[in-house]
Amino acid sequence: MSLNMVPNSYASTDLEGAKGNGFLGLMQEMEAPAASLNVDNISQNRGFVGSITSEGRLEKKRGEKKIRKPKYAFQTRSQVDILDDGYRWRKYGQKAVKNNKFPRSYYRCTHQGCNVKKQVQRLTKDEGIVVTTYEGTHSHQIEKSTDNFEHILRQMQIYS
DNA sequence: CGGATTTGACCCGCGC
DNA sequence: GCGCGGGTCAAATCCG
Repeated sequence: MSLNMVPNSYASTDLEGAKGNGFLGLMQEMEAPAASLNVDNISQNRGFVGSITSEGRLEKKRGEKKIRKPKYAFQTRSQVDILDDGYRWRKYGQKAVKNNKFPRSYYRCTHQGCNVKKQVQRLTKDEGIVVTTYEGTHSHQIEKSTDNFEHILRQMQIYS
């Protein structure tokens, strides 16, 4: 915790006073608890309604790798939650927070091996403020429109 | 048709 | 011990 100018709690309504900076970026180093959530591998356990499939039970990945999981919180002034940073995100959930009137959106980077999570939350007081929290680090290049050519080609083939 | 998105259900950790 | 909150995944649906 070297620079901690802003607490992880954005409860401070003063954060809106970005002094006209347009967007405020604060880096926060947060190492995940050793005995808490682990995002190293997708070993999330899932519950079954009744039928139990012959699947390996949940196995909490633990003690395998103590790599710290960097968490970066970015505050951006936007009207839409769809902040495209150049990566492909797949929405995987939406939950409402108590302190916030608006639901929080959970996104995940679509990539094999790249487990980067991103969550977007809007402030009830200021809908113009969007808090984007990034979790993890990308290990691949940004695939923007130019890279989609391959994708387009593939679709074209199908039409053929 | 494929991919992405939506909603509901489920699970885990912690608090009381 | 039970309840609540938060977080995630799965299946179904919609869009291109």
